[in-house]
Amino acid sequence: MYQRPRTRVGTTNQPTSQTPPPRPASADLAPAKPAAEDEAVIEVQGVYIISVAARILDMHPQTLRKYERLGLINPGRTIGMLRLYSIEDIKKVRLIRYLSDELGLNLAGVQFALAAFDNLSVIKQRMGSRLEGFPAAQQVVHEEMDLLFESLNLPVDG
Amino acid sequence: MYQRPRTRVGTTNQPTSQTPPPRPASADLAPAKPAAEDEAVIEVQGVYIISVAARILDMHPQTLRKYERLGLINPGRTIGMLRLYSIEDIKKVRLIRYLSDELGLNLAGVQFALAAFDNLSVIKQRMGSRLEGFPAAQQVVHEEMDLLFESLNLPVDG
DNA sequence: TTCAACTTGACATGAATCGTATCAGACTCT
DNA sequence: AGAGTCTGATACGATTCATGTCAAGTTGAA
Repeated sequence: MYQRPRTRVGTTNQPTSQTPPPRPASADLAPAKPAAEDEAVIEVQGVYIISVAARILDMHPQTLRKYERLGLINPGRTIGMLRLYSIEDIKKVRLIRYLSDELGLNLAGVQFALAAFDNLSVIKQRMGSRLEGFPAAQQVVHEEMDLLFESLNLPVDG
Repeated sequence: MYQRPRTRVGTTNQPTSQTPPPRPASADLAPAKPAAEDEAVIEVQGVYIISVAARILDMHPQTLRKYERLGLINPGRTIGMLRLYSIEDIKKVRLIRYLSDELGLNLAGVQFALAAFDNLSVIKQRMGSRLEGFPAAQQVVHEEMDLLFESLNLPVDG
């Protein structure tokens, strides 16, 4: 299990037809708190403990802990300090893996890229706010910033 | 010579007082074509062959060749195919070294970052052009984009 | 013309990185 | 009770990167 050989070059990284697809049947990958069904649904849809998240991502749990130690992800915690991975966390790990595996960045580079994305998003938002009186200008900024994000070749998922 | 140990952590990277300052006396580091003084000056101000560029940067010539092979820099050539490093090339190598040494990016990360800088510059320019009718909007974009560049913590030199 | 300095390409080395793996001892949850 | 998770440490094998060396050929200044 958890075999993700470091084939940095030439592998198109198509999921081998042997390994299960990204989201297998829910029978295998149950959310962390299936017991809360009776009570009021409190927005816990899609939250996984580390072993489940690791299986979803086909990565080693230690790798996920290392990412957290480096500040790349920040999963929530149960009262007992168990890590809880939301869908957003899962997506972020997929982005990290893309930057690392496909583009060949090391973790320092991933850190830099993630920070850059964040800054970019913030700036885009702020420009939008500050240009509220100028719909045409807003449109220009929106278009160009989207172009920029596209140019970064992010994976479909985001 | 060319000793730049990979001390990724904690070294403030100040030039050792033994090594010559970035631009020593021209007696030691002569430009590649000092003979052209009599003829019409053809904008060859500050162009160095690889050995001189390497000494200015205190880096190994092989490292500069490797950077070029990876597409990180693109120095000019003499008719005889000798590499000619302009001041811009020198600056770019310093940026590469900053990203690598100080931030810890690997060369794939450096490539990604340089491409991102380029895209960012292009987008900024295009937004400026497309907003020519809106000086106020231009100002907003200018300010925010400058903020973004600052947030990337680039070295003083650029 | 001589000859140092450059070119290319290949290969080697040492330190660092990264995913994975294991261990011990304590805690959490069903 | 027991499976699973927590932290922290340690270790491994493959890879990366700057550096260095070699051989054979070319360039350019004296």
